Amino acid sequence: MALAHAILALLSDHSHTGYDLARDFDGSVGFFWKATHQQIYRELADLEEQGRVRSEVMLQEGRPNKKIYHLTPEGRDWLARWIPEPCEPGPNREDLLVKTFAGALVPPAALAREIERHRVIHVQKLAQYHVIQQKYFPDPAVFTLKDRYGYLTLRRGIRQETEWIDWCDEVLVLLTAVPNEAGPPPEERPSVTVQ
Amino acid sequence: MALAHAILALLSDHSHTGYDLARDFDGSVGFFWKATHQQIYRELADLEEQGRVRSEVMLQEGRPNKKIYHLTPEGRDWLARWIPEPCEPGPNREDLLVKTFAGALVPPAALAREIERHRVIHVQKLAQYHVIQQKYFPDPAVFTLKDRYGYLTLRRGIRQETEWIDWCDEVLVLLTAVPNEAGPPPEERPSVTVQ
DNA sequence: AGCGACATGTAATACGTTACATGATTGG
DNA sequence: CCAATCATGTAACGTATTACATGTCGCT
Repeated sequence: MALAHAILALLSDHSHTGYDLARDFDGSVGFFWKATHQQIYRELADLEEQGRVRSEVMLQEGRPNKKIYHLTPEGRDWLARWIPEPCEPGPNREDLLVKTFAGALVPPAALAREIERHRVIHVQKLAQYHVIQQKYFPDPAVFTLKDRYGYLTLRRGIRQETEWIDWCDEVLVLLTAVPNEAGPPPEERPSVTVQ
Repeated sequence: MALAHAILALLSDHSHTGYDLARDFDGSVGFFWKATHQQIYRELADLEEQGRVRSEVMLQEGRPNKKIYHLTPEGRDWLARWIPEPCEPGPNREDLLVKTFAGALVPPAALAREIERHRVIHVQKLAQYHVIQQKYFPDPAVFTLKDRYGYLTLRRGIRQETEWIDWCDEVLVLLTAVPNEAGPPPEERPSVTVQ
């Protein structure tokens, strides 16, 4: 039931509406948690019943009213007590690796195309994360204590995407190692390093 | 519904019992797919109904009979047709990153302890993967075409664990950067490089 | 004597995804 | 005029987790 914790973690920074939370899950912090708006609205209702969040309705004209959720002291305590509790690494589920594992069933070029497609996705994500880093964390030396934590989660996103890109390159090299089975050699790709 | 594909991918290499599959999901290929035995038995029953796998009962004395599942030609085709279809990167869900994000709520040393615990887990996983690499893929130059694919998924596991360890180190350095809040400095840790 | 590995399954519950539903505003 | 963004929700369905259930063998 760690979706609840993820929501409270975002609320611990500042108040959000359900809509905001859904957008953040999809964007900036999406590399460590994902949820649809339906899950979030349901969970927020539960959390309010349990007294861990409270909401205020903000009347708006022209557009639907907002329900702004904020953490209660009980919610904050509950989240803080959870942090030191031992937890396990999350489950890994990657379609692309299933495809790679079964790669012998298709021509290498077919798999290579799908790997290239994913490489592009990861390059784009990485660029996004670099933008966020530049904007919010330009100088690691002058962090406030509070900023450290957001920075560190972002670092994980950057490392993860970098690592994916490197892996894709390794796959593409090996797949094209037998040229007459894998189509033309891949175009030059700039190497990626964590920065 | 990619659990079905993951099962078929394992069966494409060689036949397994449900029990075997559950063990493999938990062990060697666990870094790209996880499933409990209940999920697997249910899915195998469905796949058999759909004609994608077939099973033979192997009578045993003393222990329960085995049901050995193998891929049918239809199952093989279905899996092969799925591989070139575009798919998205899997969802990320990491409790540890939620904890890091909300890290300001607890003393840095409390978070550091949990990070250290995870570091140990990832070091152990990495060691396991290195053993597998040494045992099954000692020399990348002499691969059969079929072996490449298992090797590449293993490489991803190795990279992933290495990256986790590096990230944990980065966190621990930043958390102990303000010594009077973060307890004693961490012991020396050998640096990790992908090998 | 008790635990863990082997081997398969059912049942109940929790969680996640997809589709449906509403309705004003802004920009192309 | 159509699509996207803002903003919230319900209902149905599918997937995943947890607990329960059974029974032998080999080890300590």
